[in-house]
Amino acid sequence: MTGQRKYHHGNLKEAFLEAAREVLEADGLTGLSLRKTAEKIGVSHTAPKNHFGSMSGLLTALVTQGYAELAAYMVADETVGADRCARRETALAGYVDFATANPALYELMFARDRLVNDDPDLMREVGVCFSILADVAKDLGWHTGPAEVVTGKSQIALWSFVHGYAQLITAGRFKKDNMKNLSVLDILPAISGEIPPEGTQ
Amino acid sequence: MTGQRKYHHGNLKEAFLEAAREVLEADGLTGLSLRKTAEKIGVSHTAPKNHFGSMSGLLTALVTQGYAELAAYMVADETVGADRCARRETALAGYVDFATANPALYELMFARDRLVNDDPDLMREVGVCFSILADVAKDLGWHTGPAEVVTGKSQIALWSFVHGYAQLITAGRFKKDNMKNLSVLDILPAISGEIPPEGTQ
DNA sequence: CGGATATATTTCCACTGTAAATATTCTGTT
DNA sequence: AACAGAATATTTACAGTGGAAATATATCCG
Repeated sequence: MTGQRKYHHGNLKEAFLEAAREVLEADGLTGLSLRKTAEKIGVSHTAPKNHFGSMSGLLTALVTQGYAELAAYMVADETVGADRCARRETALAGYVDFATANPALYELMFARDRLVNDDPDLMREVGVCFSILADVAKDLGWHTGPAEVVTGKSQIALWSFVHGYAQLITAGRFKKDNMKNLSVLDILPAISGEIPPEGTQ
Repeated sequence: MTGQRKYHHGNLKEAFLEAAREVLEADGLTGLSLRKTAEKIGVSHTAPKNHFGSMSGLLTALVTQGYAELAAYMVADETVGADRCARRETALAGYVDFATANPALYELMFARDRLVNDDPDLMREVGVCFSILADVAKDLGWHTGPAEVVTGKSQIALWSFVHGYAQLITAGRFKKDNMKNLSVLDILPAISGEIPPEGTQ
C-alpha cells in the first residue's frame, strides 16, 4: 500500500506543482501560498525549498509548464497533417482557449517581477510558443516590405494581437454585450484585412 | 511652517497615493506594502484604511489614476486640433509610451484579482480609454462587414493589438534584437494591411 | 463652548516566505 | 551487510505582511 505516509514523498516536485496549480486556479494568485499548498498534500511548508528554491522558483516552474501547455493547445493533434488554414485557426483559437481555461496561470505567465526570467527551461518554452506563432504569421502572409525585417514585424504584431485579446478577455475588460459569439477568429479579419477562407460561422 | 508634524496629515489620501506610486515603480508590485508606504511619509500603517478601505482599495485607486493618465497620454495637448492621422499616431504611440514609462503600474492595471473591479471610478476611467481607442479604430477604417457589429470588432481588435504589444514589451517577451527602433507605429501596417500615410521614419 | 465626526495611532492577531539546525531516508561503495 | 555521504523532509524561529478593534486626537458645526 502506497497509502502509508512515508518520510520521503517520492515525487514531491510533481505533486507540489499539481497542488499549486489547483490552488492557483481556485483561489487566484493572491490565494496561492506555500503553506496552503503544502498542507494540501500533507507535507511541511519548507519541503518545496529542495525542489524549487523559493516561491519565485515554484511560480517559474508553474509558468514554464503553462507555456508548454499553451504550445500544445496551439498544435492540436488533429491538425498536424491538416492544411495551413486549419493549422492557423487551431493555433489562434487554441491560444485563447488556453488563456480562458487557465486565467490565473495565464496572467502569471506575464507577471515579470514574480518569475525567474532567465530560467533556461522557461526561456526554451517561451521560444517554442513564439516559433509556432511565427509560422502562423508566415502563413497569414503579413509582409509589406523587405523580407527579414517584416518577418519580425508580423510575428510581433500577431503575438501582440492574440495575447492582447486573450488577456483583455480574461481580465474582463470587454463588455459582455460586445462579446457574444465573437471569437478571436471573428476578430482577425478586422485587423488582418483579409476575409476568412470559408464559412467560419 | 507646515513642516511641523501634525496628528492629522491634511491630505493623506493624495500623499499616500503618490508615495505608493513611487514604491510601486521602484520596488515592483511585490515590493509594495502599506507599511513601507506609510513609513515613507511618516504615518502609521493603518492610517490609509480611512481613505482606501483596504489594500485592494489602494491598488484600485492607483489603477484608476493610471487609466486617467493613459487617456492623457493618448490625447496629447498638441493634437486636439490636428488631423486624424496625427491624432491616431498620438493615441497609439502614447498608449505604448505610458506602458513603458510605468511598467509596474500598467501590469497592475490588468491584475484583476487584486482590484475592486466594480469600482465606479475605475469603470469610468476604463470607459474613457476605450472610447478614445474606438475613435482611433474608426479613423483606421477597419470595417469589412455590417456597420454596428464590425465597429465593435475593430475596437476590440485595436485594443487587443496595442495592449498586447505594450504588455509584451514591458514583460520583456520580445528579444532585444527584434525590437531595435521598432515602435508600435512600425508594426501597425503589418497588421492593418495599410501603408502609413507619410514617411514615419 | 461642546458634542459629533473625521482622522490617525496603538495594539494585537493570523498569515506569509525564508533561513538554520535537525531528522530521516535513499544511494552507492566497500 | 555495513557504513558514508547525499538527498529529502521536518522543526523551529524570525521578520515581514494586511486587517480588526480599541483608543487618541483634531476638526467641524451646532
